[in-house]
Amino acid sequence: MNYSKQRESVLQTLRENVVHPTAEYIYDIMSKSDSSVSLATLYRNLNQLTESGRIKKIDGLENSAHYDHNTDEHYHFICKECKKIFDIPADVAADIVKNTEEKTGFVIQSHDVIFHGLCNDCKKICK
Amino acid sequence: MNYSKQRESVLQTLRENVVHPTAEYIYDIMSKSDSSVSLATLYRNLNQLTESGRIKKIDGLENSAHYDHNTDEHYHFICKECKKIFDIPADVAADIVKNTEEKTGFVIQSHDVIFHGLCNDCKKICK
DNA sequence: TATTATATGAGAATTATTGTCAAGTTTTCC
DNA sequence: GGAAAACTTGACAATAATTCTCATATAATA
Repeated sequence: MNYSKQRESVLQTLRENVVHPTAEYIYDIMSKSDSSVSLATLYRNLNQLTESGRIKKIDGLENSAHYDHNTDEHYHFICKECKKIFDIPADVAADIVKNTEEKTGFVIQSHDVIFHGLCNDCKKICK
Repeated sequence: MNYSKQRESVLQTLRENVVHPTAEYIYDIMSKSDSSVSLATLYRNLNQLTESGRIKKIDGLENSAHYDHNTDEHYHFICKECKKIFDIPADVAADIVKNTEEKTGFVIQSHDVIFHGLCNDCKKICK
């Protein structure tokens, strides 16, 4: 993987945005500083960065994928009401990998956990 | 929700196929007995059955959604090699909901866990 | 610097899924 | 049992997210 201005810009945009943005969102931000960036390039870079482990892709939310610059093991919570995505520390399921490997014999390379529900702000409003 | 022949047929196809099929797969099966079923009808029924809780939609795998007639709480493992999807009992992460609710204060309505790795057959071959 | 490998922009192409609408089924209830 | 209301269907157009293509540009290598 060679150096590229666009790829650095993708990484920087991800780091600067605490939210877990979609490709579309990153594209909008990047377009402001360089109006000629191509959506294809953005997707290419997101895929390369994901494959090389420098960022994480979050699937299973709505239609489009979200991306996360935090590559430490952690999970995600999406609020049904405000649609915000929150990080959840991995220790809520301490032995999940060990237990599953013991029970099944499978080799686990990665796992993702996604919670759906109401965040603290929305649970007050939505009872 | 009224009775409908097609919807029953979707449910039956899901029950008879131990795998966790995609809409496309279900469509192929259904087309064999009734060549006039419409893909739109199939998607409509899959959505209604999912919303009413009679089946489960599995997101976060490849491009397309998979569907599961097993609505008991359980997780999924997808083998990177053979792409088969296996059920994982929910007790591998016994207190995950309680722990997460306590730690965050959020209200958790549902959660999904997806493991990626190698199943027993493939781990021998792929070392 | 010349050569090779990699990255880019533009836009077409693909894939999964949803929307539209007129016609067909089910349910309701008199 | 039959008319009216509510729901479902098939056909196919439309959409949305993502990937592909390809000629050009940029970076790494020697």
